[in-house]
Amino acid sequence: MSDPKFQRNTRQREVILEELRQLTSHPTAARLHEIVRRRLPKISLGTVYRNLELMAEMGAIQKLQFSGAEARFDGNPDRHDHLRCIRCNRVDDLPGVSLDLSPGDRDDSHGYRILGHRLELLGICAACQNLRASTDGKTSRDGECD
Amino acid sequence: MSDPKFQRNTRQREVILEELRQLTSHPTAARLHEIVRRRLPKISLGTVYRNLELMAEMGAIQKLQFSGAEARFDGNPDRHDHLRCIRCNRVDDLPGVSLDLSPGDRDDSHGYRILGHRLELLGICAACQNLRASTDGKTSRDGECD
DNA sequence: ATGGCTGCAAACAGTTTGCATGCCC
DNA sequence: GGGCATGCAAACTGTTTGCAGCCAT
Repeated sequence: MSDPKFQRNTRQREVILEELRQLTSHPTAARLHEIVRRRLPKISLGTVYRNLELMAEMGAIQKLQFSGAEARFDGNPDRHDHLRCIRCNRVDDLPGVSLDLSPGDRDDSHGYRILGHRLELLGICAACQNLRASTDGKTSRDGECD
Repeated sequence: MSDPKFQRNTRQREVILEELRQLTSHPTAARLHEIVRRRLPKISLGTVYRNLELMAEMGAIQKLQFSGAEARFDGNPDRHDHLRCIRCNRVDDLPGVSLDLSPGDRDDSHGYRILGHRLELLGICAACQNLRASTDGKTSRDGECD
């Protein structure tokens, strides 16, 4: 459980975590790769994946895998839920713990032992609401808005 | 909006829907393909995907795309949330509407217009609890339990 | 008979992995 | 110096798509 998943500190890992931590945009692995590349031009996508995976396992960051789309990574390791824009796929933190279902409570109905939950609110972000007001286009998928 | 997505009734579509409807197990496309094949040995996976997609768009079924894993399909078109076993990946319906956040309520905090939500409870299903009690193995990933 | 739907296979996207080399300890 | 971590590219998985023929209307 607490076995150190990685025993060597590499520059790559350092930069990945650093960049992710100061982003609020919950980037995909590919996007984060782009960003990190500005500082480490030779870093490979594979390395980004490997490190994100490890850091997520260690609880240093969170891997968010919702509905269908690519995985997104969250530099904030604390449990919290998310808002997702169904138009541009932007993901934001949902402030305030929205749901505290008493764990180990509901299990009787289906015999499950409940350990946690995953909640995402779906909606349209401010930017896309404005955008739509003017253009009314159903375009702008994955413009990322930020 | 209400344009009929498909204007021809094919045996394939009929069987796919029929089989899905009488399953409680929220199968993946591949698994449903296997099942349908018992009645239509020549049906292709592509056709299964195409029809599931269309039926989901029409609201006849639901496409569940949670965390990372393959998409799963639910013959029950009514909105409801789900339980997922983190050990075997089994998915069950969550009885009772568990969450009714007043839509259009929270939007102020981040400017989102909330349109819906997606909630899944994560835990360990009855079968896996028993399994673990005896073997204690961390094995049995995707045994599907049903 | 017509064109939507199918089967097939190839293409795709995201992610993972094997291997030789590099670099942290 | 030893071995974990990297870069690169190829492999893999789930899903989508192009196309020629088929079959419900």
